[in-house]
Amino acid sequence: MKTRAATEYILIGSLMSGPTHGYEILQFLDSSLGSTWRLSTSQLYALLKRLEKKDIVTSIVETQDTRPAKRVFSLTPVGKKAFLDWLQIPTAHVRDIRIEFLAKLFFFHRLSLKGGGKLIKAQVQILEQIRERILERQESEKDPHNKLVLGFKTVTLEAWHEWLLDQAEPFIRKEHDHG
Amino acid sequence: MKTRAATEYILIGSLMSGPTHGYEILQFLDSSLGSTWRLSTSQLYALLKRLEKKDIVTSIVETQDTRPAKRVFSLTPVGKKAFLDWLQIPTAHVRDIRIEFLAKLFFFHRLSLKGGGKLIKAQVQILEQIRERILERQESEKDPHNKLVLGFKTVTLEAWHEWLLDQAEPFIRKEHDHG
DNA sequence: GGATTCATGTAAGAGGTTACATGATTAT
DNA sequence: ATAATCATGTAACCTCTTACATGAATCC
Repeated sequence: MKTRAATEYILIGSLMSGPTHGYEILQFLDSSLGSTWRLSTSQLYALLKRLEKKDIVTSIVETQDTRPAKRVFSLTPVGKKAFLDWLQIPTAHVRDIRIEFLAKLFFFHRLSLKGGGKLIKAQVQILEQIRERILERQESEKDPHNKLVLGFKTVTLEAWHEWLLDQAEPFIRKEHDHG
Repeated sequence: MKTRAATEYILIGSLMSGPTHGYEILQFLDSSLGSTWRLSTSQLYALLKRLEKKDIVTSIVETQDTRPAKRVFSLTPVGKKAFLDWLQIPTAHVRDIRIEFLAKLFFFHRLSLKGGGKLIKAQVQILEQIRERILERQESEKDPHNKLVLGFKTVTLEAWHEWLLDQAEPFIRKEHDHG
């Protein structure tokens, strides 16, 4: 399975609650994920076109009497499946936590889906594995700059590990209880 | 002053110790910054060409009897100044700490330059300012996902702040004492 | 009357990745 | 023999950014 860029999945996720048009997606993303991630209008329309070519979305044009016509996009079954598959998988690279993983948590919340706890556990495990590998290297590393880099990675991993357990976990669990 | 991409400065920095050719730069970067950052051969040669067009480097071809000919690059005064200016400035965006800021520290160390402590202090101040702004927002934020994101940013800022004081500062100070 | 909202895009370019191409020398 | 090292690049493509273009409707 080819790994599509996070951007595409976030766009697909925006269509999971039902058909919408580009302008609305833009506002939705800006108000909900705007603090971590932004999408320009030009990229949005280009991406939607690409997703349609790949049969992940379909579109129809809706004319309106008082407003400009709009192109309304819907997810195909292929698109829906791709999104739900993506959602379950933790990010392999630590750097992708900031945008991609946060986006996954957002959609679990937004769409009231189950499995968020499982995703968090899997992500915690990955971080722990990476941390172990770094600890091993840290012992033998002599070069001061490399040591500094490993120290940087370690504090980052520890902080994000803690955040997953103390903040992300309760965030997801709360949803599940109330939903 | 237009902000050039970090990649270019790292390349320029590789020429600060004296003229070299592409292949050597590649090995140097791979062995020294390889744990945070990589450069492909194709990008390297493309960048060197671009830097030459902008009068930041100059090159001459050196033929060798037993080895392939090599193109040796040197920094122009313009290039040297651009690099030293870049080196003093902390990164405005938190996300640029991972690669750009770590690279600056690397070059302070590698080139035995003074001013690393000043850079760290400036970077610490920036992180503190950003943290304050986030703390303010955190109080009024009601949306659970936005709260989670702010929490993520806070733990990251705190971890990196601590790392700057506990690890980066001593790393730079040690250099200064021994040099 | 002027700014903002609604709604869509195009064009150009920056920055980077992946794959491919070449050809001699030296180490195993 | 064959793999790795030395040394340079080209071509195609992907992702994203910046700037520009259009035009009606509604809010101030």
